[in-house]
Amino acid sequence: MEEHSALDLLGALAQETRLRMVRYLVHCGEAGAPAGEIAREVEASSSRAAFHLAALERAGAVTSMRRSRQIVYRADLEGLGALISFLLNDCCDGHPDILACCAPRR
Amino acid sequence: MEEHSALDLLGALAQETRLRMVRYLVHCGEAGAPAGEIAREVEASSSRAAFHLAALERAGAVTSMRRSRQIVYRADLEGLGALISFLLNDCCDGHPDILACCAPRR
DNA sequence: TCCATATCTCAATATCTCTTGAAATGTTGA
DNA sequence: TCAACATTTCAAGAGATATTGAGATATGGA
Repeated sequence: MEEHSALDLLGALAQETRLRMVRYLVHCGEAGAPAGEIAREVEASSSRAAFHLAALERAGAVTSMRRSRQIVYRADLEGLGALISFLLNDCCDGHPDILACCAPRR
Repeated sequence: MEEHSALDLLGALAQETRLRMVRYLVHCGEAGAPAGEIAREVEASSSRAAFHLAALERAGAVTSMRRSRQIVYRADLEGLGALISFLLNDCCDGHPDILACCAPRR
């Protein structure tokens, strides 16, 4: 992952509403969730939700796909994984102290 | 790590000059580097460097310590590790596809 | 004490980002 | 074809963030 992509993705996640959206979508898994449900989950108006979902999609944190009347969003695990790998390996140089934190929790 | 700390750290890293500073400091290791050297490395004026270094320190990405006339900065591996762990475990729920990316490169 | 060095702080400005509400778009079922 | 629904787009305003250059602060050596 290139630096500018990592910067876009970091910027996308560095916002409360958007971070919550991503967490929710990761939790929803393969099924994803339609925009309206996401908006309700994070307590945002439809236009605010659309604004933030568009930012997440542009940055590569989520993907979208129309399903009849709704637009279903899913977490982009490839993109998110690439960012974490960038932070871990490129940015932090695979430092052992930091790698240690990646062990499955507890 | 709490959500608001993660947001602060993500925001701190989501900026080209600051991301480069962190990468350089990780590379410098225990020895760290004085502000002037960091400024030269990222091609920033002293006031611009001070502004960004202060932001990184506030967010917990670097630490600082005066050494005679200079102020030496170091990457805060604990803070950076906590962020990566947050992304991996809290935010992405330790998803196997994402955990896979944490194996030492290649 | 005085000077040079290293860094930080401040104010002004420019730019980006977020929120809001209204209006537009696209989809489905009657 | 029309009405209801789901979502996006747009413009305006408020607020946050980044850059610049000048000046302030702190340290060490002559």
